[in-house]
Amino acid sequence: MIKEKVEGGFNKPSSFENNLSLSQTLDCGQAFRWQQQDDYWKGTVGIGSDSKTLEVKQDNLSEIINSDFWSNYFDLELDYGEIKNELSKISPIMKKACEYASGIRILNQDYWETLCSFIISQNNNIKRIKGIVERLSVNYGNGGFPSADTLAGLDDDVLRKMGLGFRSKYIHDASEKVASGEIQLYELKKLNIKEAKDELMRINGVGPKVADCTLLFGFHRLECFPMDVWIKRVMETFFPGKDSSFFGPFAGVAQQYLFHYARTCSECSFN
DNA sequence: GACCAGGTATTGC
DNA sequence: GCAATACATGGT
Repeated sequence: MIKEKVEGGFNKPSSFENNLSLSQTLDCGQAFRWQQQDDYWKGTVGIGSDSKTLEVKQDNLSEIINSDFWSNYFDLELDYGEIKNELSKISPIMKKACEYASGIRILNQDYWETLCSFIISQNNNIKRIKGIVERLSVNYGNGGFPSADTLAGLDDDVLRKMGLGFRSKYIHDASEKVASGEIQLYELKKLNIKEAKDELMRINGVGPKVADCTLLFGFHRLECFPMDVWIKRVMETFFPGKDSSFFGPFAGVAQQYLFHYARTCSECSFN
């Protein structure tokens, strides 16, 4: 039902392509190192020299389909058509958001890069987040996003030069805890949501929202429902009195559709 | 120049 | 527990 990719290829290639819009997926605020150049999307993902770079355009996705790494990154095994069918039953607004954001998929991103990206995201805008992540990567990333070891060795004034501002002490604390092994990100996979969230929130500068974003976009915990300013407005307006459990096991996917809808749809009442 | 941006820590009740 | 406030920086 949910599995779309089957042994030896895809059973429903056309439906899969309907459920992957590069521009929606790569520019909806879940990843920060992708850029559009003409009709291409170009990005580098992962840490240091282990990072990978891809150039791809919407009308030729073969590089993604034929690569195990990129198939996994773009989450091709999940049937988003089926998820949208289920979410659309929840309410007319949810159905509208599913249609409007129909090409968004939740990426499988590196834990550390995702954690840092969303620490940086607090009280910040997406354009500036991208700039900071890019500067950190270009200057200290050895190809990809800088490792925890690397960032833990940088002085506060060096981080501030990258534009981090008051978040520099948060990145420093995260780096120290991860580099020292005090927090083992890989081990969080084994924990339930509450335990994993509490563990992440031991980092100075990581609260409920950043923890949820890290779990959703880095650990692929699709039931996580990050409450940011946009989603608060959506909830107050369209789902008063409800919480994330209202959206079921794919609440995180619903959240991302609603986020994109609220933020960019000119018809809706938020902009 | 005030206000905002995918929040969080701190402070004061 | 909950409301108010500071926090760096750059864009509008």
